[in-house]
This record gives sequence, C-alpha cells and structure tokens, in this order.
Amino acid sequence: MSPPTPAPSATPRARPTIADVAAEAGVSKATVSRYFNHRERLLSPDIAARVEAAIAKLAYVPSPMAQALSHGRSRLIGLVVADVTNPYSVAVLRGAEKACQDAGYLVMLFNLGNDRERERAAIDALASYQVDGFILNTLGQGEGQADVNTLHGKPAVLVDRRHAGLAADFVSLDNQGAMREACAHLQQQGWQRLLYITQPLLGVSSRIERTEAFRALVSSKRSAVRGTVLELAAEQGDEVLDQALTDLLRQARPGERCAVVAGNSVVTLRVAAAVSRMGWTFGQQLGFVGFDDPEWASLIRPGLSAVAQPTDAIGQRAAQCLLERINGLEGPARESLLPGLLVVRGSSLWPAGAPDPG
Amino acid sequence: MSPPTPAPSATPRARPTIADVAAEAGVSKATVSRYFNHRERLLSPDIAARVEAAIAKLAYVPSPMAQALSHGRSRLIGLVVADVTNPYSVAVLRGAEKACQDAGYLVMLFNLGNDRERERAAIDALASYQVDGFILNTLGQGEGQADVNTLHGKPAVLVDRRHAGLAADFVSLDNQGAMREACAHLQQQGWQRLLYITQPLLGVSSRIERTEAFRALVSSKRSAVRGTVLELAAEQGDEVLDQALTDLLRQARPGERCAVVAGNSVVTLRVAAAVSRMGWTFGQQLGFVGFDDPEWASLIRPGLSAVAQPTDAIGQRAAQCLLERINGLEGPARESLLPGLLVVRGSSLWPAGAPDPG
DNA sequence: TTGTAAGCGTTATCAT
DNA sequence: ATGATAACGCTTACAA
Repeated sequence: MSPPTPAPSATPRARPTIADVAAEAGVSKATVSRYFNHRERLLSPDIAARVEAAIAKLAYVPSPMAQALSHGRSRLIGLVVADVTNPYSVAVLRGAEKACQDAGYLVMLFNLGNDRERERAAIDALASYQVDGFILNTLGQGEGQADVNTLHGKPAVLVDRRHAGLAADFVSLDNQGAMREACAHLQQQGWQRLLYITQPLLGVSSRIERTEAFRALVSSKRSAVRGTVLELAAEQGDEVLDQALTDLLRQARPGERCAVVAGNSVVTLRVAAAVSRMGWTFGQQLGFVGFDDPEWASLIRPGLSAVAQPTDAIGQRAAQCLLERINGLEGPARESLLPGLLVVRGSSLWPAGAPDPG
Repeated sequence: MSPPTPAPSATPRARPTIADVAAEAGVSKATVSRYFNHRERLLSPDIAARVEAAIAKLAYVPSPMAQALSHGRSRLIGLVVADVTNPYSVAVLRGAEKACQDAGYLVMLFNLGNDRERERAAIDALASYQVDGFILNTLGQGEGQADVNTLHGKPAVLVDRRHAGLAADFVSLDNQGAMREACAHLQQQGWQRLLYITQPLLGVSSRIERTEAFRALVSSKRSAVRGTVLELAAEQGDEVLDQALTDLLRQARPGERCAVVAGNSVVTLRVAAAVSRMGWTFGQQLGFVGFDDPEWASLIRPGLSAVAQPTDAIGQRAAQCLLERINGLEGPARESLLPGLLVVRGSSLWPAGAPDPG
C-alpha cells in the first residue's frame, strides 16, 4: 500500500536503530523506547499503532548491548561449567538453557575444563558482559574461588556443588535420599557387604555428601550391611581398583555377598571395565548400583542398576531460582534437593537360583 | 607505600570506568583508550607508565559491551549447536571454546534442541549481541534455514554439516576416507557382506556423504564385498532393526560373513542393544565397526571397533578458521577434512579358530 | 502523553 | 604525543 521508502543512507543493509524507527513513525526516540518498556502505562493508542507499524516495516529489533549499557540489564545469563565433557553437567545445562531461552534470556557459556584456578577469571569475564546472573557448577575451591565480591552484586545459583563462601540458592540431587534408596535396595536384594567408590572428594560437596550418607547408613545400628569407602583417582592405575574389588570379595564372610556403589558414571565406567577384566558378571560375583544413569547402562550385562538424576529438572529449577532473584526476590538462600530415580536392572538383583535373601 | 585513596563517589563498589582511570592518572579518556589500543604507536613512556599504574590501582577492566557498541566488535563468538545432548557436538564445542578463549573471545551458546525451525531465531539472537562470528553445527534445513543474509555480514564456519545456501568455511571429519578405512579393514578381516545403518539422511550432509561413500565402495568393480544401507529412525521400533539384522545373516551366501557399519554412536547404541537381545556376540555372528568412539565402546564385549573423530581438532580448527576470517582474511570458502582414527577392537577381528580370511 | 537532552563506557576524528 | 568531542543505540529524568 505505502510507496517504497528508499533508505536515505547509502548502506541500507545495516540494522535499523531506534532513530530509524522514530523517523519512520514521525515520533521521538523516547516514544519508541517507551513502546517497548512502558507501553500500557504511557502511550496513546494511535501513536503506539504508528510506532508498531514502523517497527514492523523496518523489522526493527532492539540491540541488547545498547540496552545493557544504558539500562544495566543484559538479558544474559552466565553459565560456568566445571567440565563440558561431563554428561551430567551437559544435561543440566540443557535444562537451564531451555528455561532461560523461554524467559527471553541468552546463555553465555564458560567451560573451566576442570581447571579450578580459572573460576574467578570465568566469572569476571562473564560479569564484564553485564550478565544478569550466574549459574555455577564449579569446583568452588582453589586460588580463584568465587566469593560474594566476585559476583559483582549479581545473583547466582549453585548447581550440584556448594561453595564455602557463597550463600546462594542451591539446586542438586537429594544425595542423602538417593544413597539411602540405593543401599536399601541392595540390602533388600541380599547384598550385605558394600563398597562405595567415589572420585577423590577434594572438597566437592556432592561427593562429600554422598560419602557421608553412605558412611552413616552402613554404620547405623539398624543397618544389616557392612560398608567401606574407596577414593579412586583418575591417575591411579587399574591395579588399584582391581585389587580393591578382589579384596572386597576375599574379605567377605562366608555367605556374605558383595556389591559396589559407584559415586558417578565416571566411576561406573571404570568398575565395569574392571569387572570385565576379571571375567566377572554383575549380579553374580558382584552386585552393583551406580549414581547417574548413562545411556549405556542397559548394555552392560545384565544391565546396570542406577540412580538417575533428574538433570533436566535440576537445570530448569536452577534457571527458575535465578530468574526469580533477578526479578528482585529477596530472602535467605534456598535449597532445592530433587529426588533421584532408582532404575533397577540385573546388576543389583538377587540371582535366580541363589538362596533367597529373606 | 601510597596512602589509601578513598573513592570520591559514594558507591566505591561499581566497576571503575575509563574516566576513573583517566582522572586517577591525570590524563584524558582518549589517552587511556590509546593505552589499550595503540600503545606502541603513539604514547610516551612516562604517560603510559602513569596510565598503567592507575589501571592496576583501580583494577580497571574495559567493558566489552561498551567496546562493542562503539567499535563494533564484541569479542563474542556465537556457537549454535543442533543438540547439546550429542556427545559429538559437545566434544567439538569443547575444542572450539578452548581456542576461542585462548584468543580472548567468549562463546555464546545456543542450543537448538534439534528443532530446525529455531535456527534462524538463534542466529538473530546471537547477531543482536554483535557476535563477531558464528560457528554453526546445525541442520541447515527447514523454515528458519540460515542464509548469507541471516548472518548480518558476520563470518561463519560450518562444522560437520554443510548448508545448501551458505558458502562458508567448512570443517569436518573426512567422511569418505573414514568410510574407506572402515570398510577396507572389515574386508581385510574377512567380513564380506556389509550393512550400513544410518539415521535418516534428512538432508544432513555428513550422513549423506557417509552413505554415498559406502555405496560407492561396495558397488565398485574392485570391491569384493557386498553392501546394503538401512535408514533407521528413532521412531522406528526395535523390531525393524532386529528384522534387518536377522535378514542380513539369513541372506548371506554360504560362508559369507556379515558385518554392520554404524553411522554414529546413536546407531551404535541401538545395534549393541539389538545384538544383546538376540544373544549374539560381536565378532562372531556379526562383525562391527562404528563411526564415533564413545567411552563405553570397549565395554561391549569383545570391544567395539570404531572410527574415532578428531573432535577436539575439529573444534579448534573451526575456531581458527573463524578467527582468521574475523581478522579480515578474504578468499573463497575453505574446507578442512580431518582424518579419523580407526580403533580396532574385538568386534571387527576375524575370530580365532575360524578359517583364515586370506 | 510526548519531546528534549543527558548519560551508559568505549573508540575515533579532529584539533592542538 | 595528547586532549576535546562526537558518535555507537538505548533508557530515563526532566520539560512541555
């Protein structure tokens, strides 16, 4: 309907600015800005309509960077991950990213590559982009440890790992409940001698909590099972693990059956390799339940039982918490402990033909 | 040494700006800016020293957003991933992210969640943040397909998947070479009847290239092996796969041994599950080589042979290409095809005790 | 209700 | 070699 309006500038390719829209609509820049920010409160319908038409015609989109510079909000969320290679982190990331996108935020990712010294640098870099908040799944240890000051006054939510000096919202698997479920299931199936294998604690809260929960369970008066803990470092050779498993069986009392609880899928992988090396079969010589439920858990005969983490929900909850804080919610740090799901497969079942556990 | 200098402003917590540094050093803002941008060319040593001291004292860090607004560069790289859940994508992401960080760039991540319609929205969102370039690992299909216009004049590099309408640098596994190596190995080990299983092609270039390479190999005059292709969709039930495998063996000529080549680790997972269902053993009833080398490949007895992708190198090369373009490199689109690494495990070895393949 | 003008923190073009 | 000053695209007092 309207005649084509050749842009006055020589380069019509550049993104239109708020000034272009203002000119097109015959109003001031402020009015266009108000169209986006305070439309209902203070803008007459006819002017609003003209602005809207101009915006549509020029396909104008506000520049978040300019908005950030002026207004101080960037619609950006900084996500710091200890290790993108870790499937758990990625799964959480996915949930968080989705929730953020739905709320109109973009996620800036920073991967620590497991280098704890880079944590502070990561946060500073993100902060320099005026991110509105942080989602942190990091070590929380070492030189560059994050503290309240580092966050430049922006809210943060911690995922999976608490930080000593940081009173922020915290979202994680209910480690204690998950451990209780795993051990109760093993015990009920007749596995009485348990070995919990974890990566080195190194101050990582989730590892510590799982280990403590395990210790509490096996040392409780009412508990019928015995238990030991093994910290297994990546640098340690397979002999260490093989030896530990051999010892486990050797030290069992007559008739006492042994099972391993793995602290996460990294450990699960090593245990599965070890069992393969020994020529054992899960559910026979050795029972097994692992934290995390990797896609290949059902491929290891006769299927690895696992406590699946609600990773997507954790990510979404983290994003939700953060967005609430960004929107001004005050109050003390909150804690969301989400329940795990015990997936029972062959590795933890009492073998058919064996004497009944009851 | 120097006496404490109480900040004149009431809020000493705010990040220092270039103006603060200028005041502290007793110079103009322009001089401070020059200290960062054209230090060597035009700045006297003594002034430079004063500026440097002020910067150190105030712990000043330039604001990338303001720089982006003014100068047009954001030191940001937009990374669009079809699916963060895909370990391949993540591995590449990791390599790219590392290279970008080393070059002083930050990575903004956008996950499509395999929704091809969101590709355009992702690029627009990233572009609105003035990203200096794009790394794209996407579908390149559907409504929101990226084209040159979408990129807002910013350079892009394509990873793993070509786009029809996009003449950008391209980095990927050498699919043809990898397929040749996989098939040659199988043939040499005596597997003569091959079934290539791929996810539905759907216009994805890597899938198409692998499939075409396979077809060319098995139909070549000099080839001693026969071959078939199966497109297996996620929606299709396991019966389809089980039937295909059963047919494969049934249709083999007497003495002809059958093997599967899997197009990626998703397919590998399904094939491994199927073989487990049938009670077969890899390397016996069925030979196997898969594209991608997931961490659990060695756990499936007797070990799954695989063509490992140089994911880290692919990511780094992608970042390198992009940074070169950002720094002004002109010229036609380049192609980097990186070689895969054949990892031989039991699944593709001629079983001991079987008649010699030679 | 709408317009004017002063920032936000940089960089770049002028002068000097 | 250094200092004003005008952008960059937007928001928001303050005026009208």
